[in-house]
Parts: sequence; C-alpha cells; structure tokens
Amino acid sequence: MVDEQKTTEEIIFEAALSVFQRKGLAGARMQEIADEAGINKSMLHYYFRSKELLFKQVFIKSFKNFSASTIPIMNLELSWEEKIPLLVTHYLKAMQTRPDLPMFVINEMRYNPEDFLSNVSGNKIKDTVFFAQLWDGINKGTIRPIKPIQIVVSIISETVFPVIAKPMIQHMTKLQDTNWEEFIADREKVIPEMLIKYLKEF
Amino acid sequence: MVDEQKTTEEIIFEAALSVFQRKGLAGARMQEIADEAGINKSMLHYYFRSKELLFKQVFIKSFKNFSASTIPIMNLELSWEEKIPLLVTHYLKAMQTRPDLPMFVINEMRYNPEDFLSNVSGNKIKDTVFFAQLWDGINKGTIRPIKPIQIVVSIISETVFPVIAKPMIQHMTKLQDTNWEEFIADREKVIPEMLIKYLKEF
DNA sequence: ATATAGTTCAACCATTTGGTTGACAAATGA
DNA sequence: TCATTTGTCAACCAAATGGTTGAACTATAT
Repeated sequence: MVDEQKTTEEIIFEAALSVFQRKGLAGARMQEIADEAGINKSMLHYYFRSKELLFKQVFIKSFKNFSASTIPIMNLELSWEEKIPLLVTHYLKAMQTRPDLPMFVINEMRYNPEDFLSNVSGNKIKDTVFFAQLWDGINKGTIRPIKPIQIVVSIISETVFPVIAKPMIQHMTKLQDTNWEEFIADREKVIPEMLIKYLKEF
Repeated sequence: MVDEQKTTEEIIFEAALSVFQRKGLAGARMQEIADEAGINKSMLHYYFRSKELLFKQVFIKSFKNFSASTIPIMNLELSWEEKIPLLVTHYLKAMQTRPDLPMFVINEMRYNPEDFLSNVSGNKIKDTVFFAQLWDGINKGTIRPIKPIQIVVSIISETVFPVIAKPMIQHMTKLQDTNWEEFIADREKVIPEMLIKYLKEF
C-alpha cells in the first residue's frame, strides 16, 4: 500500500472531528483543534474559513457515517431473522470504537436541525431489503403486524442508548466496570432473541 | 393553597435549570440565565458564586429528578407484569413534559463524572420490589433467567432514546411530525408487550 | 533564475464572557 | 430612630476566544 502523505487539510479535519465529537460545538475550541493537529490556529481559518463552516463539514460527515453504516447490512442476501443479530452486533461494535459519535450527532441535531442536512439525502432505511422482508412477512401473516420502523428504532435504542448513557446507568445501578463488558455481552444475545421472538410468535 | 412568593434565589435557579438543560454547561451563558430570570447578572454570583457552582446544583437536582422518579413505581403493590407498562408510560410521559432533561443528564455526565455526584447516593434500583419480583420469578422458573438489570435498561432505552434522538430518527426515516405521535403511541403498546412476552415465554 | 500561486505562522484585534466593585436601596432589629 | 445586614444594579475588568494580517517560506512552472 502507498504511504500517502496526509495533507494539512486532512490533518485539520481529523483533529476537528475528534475534538468536536468529544466536546460538541459549544465546548470545542479552535486552539484545541489546532493543537491536536499540531499546526497554527490560522491554518484552520485558511482551510475552513470559520468555526461554523468547519463544524458543518464535521457534522455532515459524522451524520453520514452514523446513519449510513447500517444500510449495507440491511441489504444483504439473508433472512430478516439473520439480519437482526448482525445489526445488533454491528451497532454494539461501532459503539465500542467510536462511543462519542452517536452522542455528538444526536446532541447537535437538536440545535442544527435540518439546516446543515438539507442537502444530505436522508438515506432510505425504508427502501432496504430488510424493510421489504418485514413488510412481506407481515402481509403473509408470518410476522406480527407492527410497523417495521418500530423494530429498527428498537434495535438502535437497545444498542446505542446503554452505551451513551453508561455513566448514568453505572451510577444508578452501581454496576462496576468489570461487569460492564459482561452486561454488554449479555445484551448482544438478549436483544435479538427478544425482537425475533416478539415478531414471530403472536 | 398559599400564593408563595418565589425568592430571587429560586427564580435564578429555575432559569438556570431551564438554560442549562437546553444548552448544556458549555453552551449556557450567565447573561442568558440572568435575562431569563429577569434580574441583573451580578445576582447570579451573589447567590451562587460562580457558573460552576450554579451548574453543579442544577446538575445534581436534574440527576436526582430523572433517576429517582421511577423508584416509587417499582415499589408499588402490583405484579411485575403490571409495572412494566406503567414504567413505559411514565417514561414516555416524562419525555413529553421535559424532553431536555435526560439528554442533559446523560450528556454532562460524560464530563462531570462521579465528581459532582459523589455525595448523591446512587438510588437503589436494585433494592426495589420490582427487582425482587423479577429475581423471585427467575428462581421459581416462571421468568426467563436473564439479569433483571437488562430489563430495566431495555425499558429506559426503548422509551428515552427515540425521544432524544427524534430529529435524527426523523431525518433517517422521513417520519413526519404528524406521524410522530402515532409512532410514540404505538411504542407505548409494543414495548411492554415485547418485554413481557420475552420474560414469560421461554 | 524568477515570477506566481499556494502554504505557514507570529503577532494582533474586536468581541464575548465570567466575574468584581462600589454605590445605593430595602428590610431588620435594637 | 438609626445602625446593621441583606439585596440589587450599572459600570468595569481581565481573560478567553474567534478571527485577521502581513510577512516569510515552499513548490512549481516558464
């Protein structure tokens, strides 16, 4: 593989990604981004003009990254029962590598609503094979007749929420760090079991 | 009832609660809190000394408010099957009235970890009647043998997450505002059904 | 070589922001 | 009544922060 040299712009963008995802728009400091990139603060403005523009690009990239990652899985050539555990595992693994990403996206989206994303096509979860499979089963009477969107939201909720709310849950339940891994491992089994059972037996 | 006069301190605290919950620690401005309280900015420092101290009090109050509200429900004299829909309804209703509260608590807890809460006793969800009932059923073989904490986390995840992630879900699924209420109403039925079925049939 | 365009940075600048001060009013109590 | 405490505010202040500038440096093309 070629040892491609990262351009200054790329270095800045990655540093911005890291700092914005960790601290949010209001909490992030241009100086901190410059420090993390190892360059002068003027460079940020030279390449991205303003904090707002830089944030906008970081935010759009983050949103796409989070929301688009599941589509390929939903379009695999597998049954819907096989896809549910895959999706659960995918989200739990994604949480492990980038725990700040979903929190960042959700959080900033309360303030920068459609504005920043007006040009970002809402990627069509509804047009995936997974969705079609669920509708098909419902029409054939083999799946409980509830809207498929409920299932998708449940999968995301059950996997993403516990990780972003980890400190709160730990404080509320006194769950130690050592037991946390076990707790997550359990969830990886429990969530698909529960969802599939609910959809198939009614 | 007595028309109690709110003290300046209380007025400030409520304004701070509102602004901090909406904007977070980094995003909140002392001037904005003063404006919302309708008093001079100096008053904030007169009564609370610094932004950090004011925030600390607001944060502790918010955390207690969120985490303690379910304990009474879990200790009601009802079967566990009856409590699950109650808990789901409780959380969904709480979300409706104070949509910013859980996001605020979860968000700020990533940065102000145990520090602020070291003196706040982690309220013992594990010591509720609800928990005892689940363990009891598990031991008797009438409930699927999974750790009760999984159920509690599922209830919170399934109810709280969709509401805090509403803008993101709406963008990802193109769900209109008019259909949102229906979506939430559906969840109020789906979540208890799913959890109870999973626990009882195995 | 040298002109041109792109890149980098130290030093500045204007505004915002948390926080302070001192004067003054309103209650409190002797 | 009058002295002391408590409450309120306009005007300031110092530090932080986003942003600008001008000069210097580098690479590339002619």
